Amino acid sequence: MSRRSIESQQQIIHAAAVCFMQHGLEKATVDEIAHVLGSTKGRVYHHFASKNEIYFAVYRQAMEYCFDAVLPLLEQDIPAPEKLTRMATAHGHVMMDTLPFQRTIRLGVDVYLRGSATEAERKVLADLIAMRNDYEALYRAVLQQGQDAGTLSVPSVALAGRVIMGALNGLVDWYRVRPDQTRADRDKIAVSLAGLIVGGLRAD
Amino acid sequence: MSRRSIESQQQIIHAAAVCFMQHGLEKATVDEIAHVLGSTKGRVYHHFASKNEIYFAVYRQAMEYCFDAVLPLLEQDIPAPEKLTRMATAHGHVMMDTLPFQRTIRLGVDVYLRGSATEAERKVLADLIAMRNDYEALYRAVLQQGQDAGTLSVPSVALAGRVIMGALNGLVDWYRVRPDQTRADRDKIAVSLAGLIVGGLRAD
DNA sequence: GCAAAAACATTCCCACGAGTATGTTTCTAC
DNA sequence: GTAGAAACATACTCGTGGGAATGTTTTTGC
Repeated sequence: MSRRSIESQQQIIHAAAVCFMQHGLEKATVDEIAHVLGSTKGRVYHHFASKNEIYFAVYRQAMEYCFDAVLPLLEQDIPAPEKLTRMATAHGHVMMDTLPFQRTIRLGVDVYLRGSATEAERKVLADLIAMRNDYEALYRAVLQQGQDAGTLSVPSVALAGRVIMGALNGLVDWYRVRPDQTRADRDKIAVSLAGLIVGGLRAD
Repeated sequence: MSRRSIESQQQIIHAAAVCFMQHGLEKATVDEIAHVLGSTKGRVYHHFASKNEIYFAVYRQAMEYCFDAVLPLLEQDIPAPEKLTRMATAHGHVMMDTLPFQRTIRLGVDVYLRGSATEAERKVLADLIAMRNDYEALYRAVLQQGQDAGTLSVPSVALAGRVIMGALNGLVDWYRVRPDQTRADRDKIAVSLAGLIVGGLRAD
């Protein structure tokens, strides 16, 4: 695999993420993805066997963004609430920074490919969903630690994990990129969001 | 508008919601929606001008379910945290009880119809989005009341509202209907969920 | 009970987009 | 520099599904 080939693939994946975000998985056409790059279908189908494969690549990329941001934080030896807050903050940043990718994976996760796919495709999709589950398990692990240490109090680790992911991933539904927005602005959003999730809404 | 006509429409809307949930907005075909009802396309296109109109009807129905469940609670004269918890619990119930509808409106809200729609359709969609905003405003109003009364403490009412809706609506992503599940089981989920959102994860 | 209108079923059209086949250019290895 | 392969562009096929046109049955108003 040459270097130029990899770079071309990355460009296609990125363009696809933007198209998927704007029009959805179905309405986004392969022709348009190519058009964004100033190319034609020939280029896309030279690197990917099908439109589904492109979606899979976007999905994988989105998950890797998440892992890369959160995994380093797990090594820190700090109380669970604080660690969870940092993880949530980091996740929030990833949501905003890689918006097209994160929006894409919400557009069809399990809805997409419901039986109309080949066995090979279903296997790849299963791997990706497993990857997503592994990621969410990182949060559940910290939740369990906090529960054991008495620093967290949740009725169910599984449910608490759902709340965290739901509130964080909901970001892609309402967050809009503003040209005049600085990193500090986004950090404020991420920190506030994480604080609300972990700390709740009640006044102390 | 005869009574039979309305009933037929309702059946179509309900069947469409199920199909949309299972296959997504695009992959769900009008033929299949009709087939679920043991009919053909003729019936569907007799009541609806286009596939988009069906989607709009499902959307509106979903929002009405939400309003019907939450509006009565607003009249209660109780502290904001308690009121918010009850609203969240009620919303959680609606999510589970009308799952196909709620899943559908998450599948394409703003993504759907991005420019490929007629002006009339865009207007209807704008109304529906406004309806959704009105609903979320109910929560923001209570948040503001709590903030003013000092019973709630949030960095931003808008952001807190996003957290609530995100965590609650996330329900449709992971909740699965189990045949052996009772109303008590669902109530436990709704109550726990609301408690986590309002109260946070920290141990007191 | 009888027009006429509503409530469907049947049949057809056609635009659109995924995927293919093939041609053309650019790069790379030797 | 020259095969040969990689990286595209161009042109085409073809299944699919939305929607229209038309036919048929059932209901309703009088």
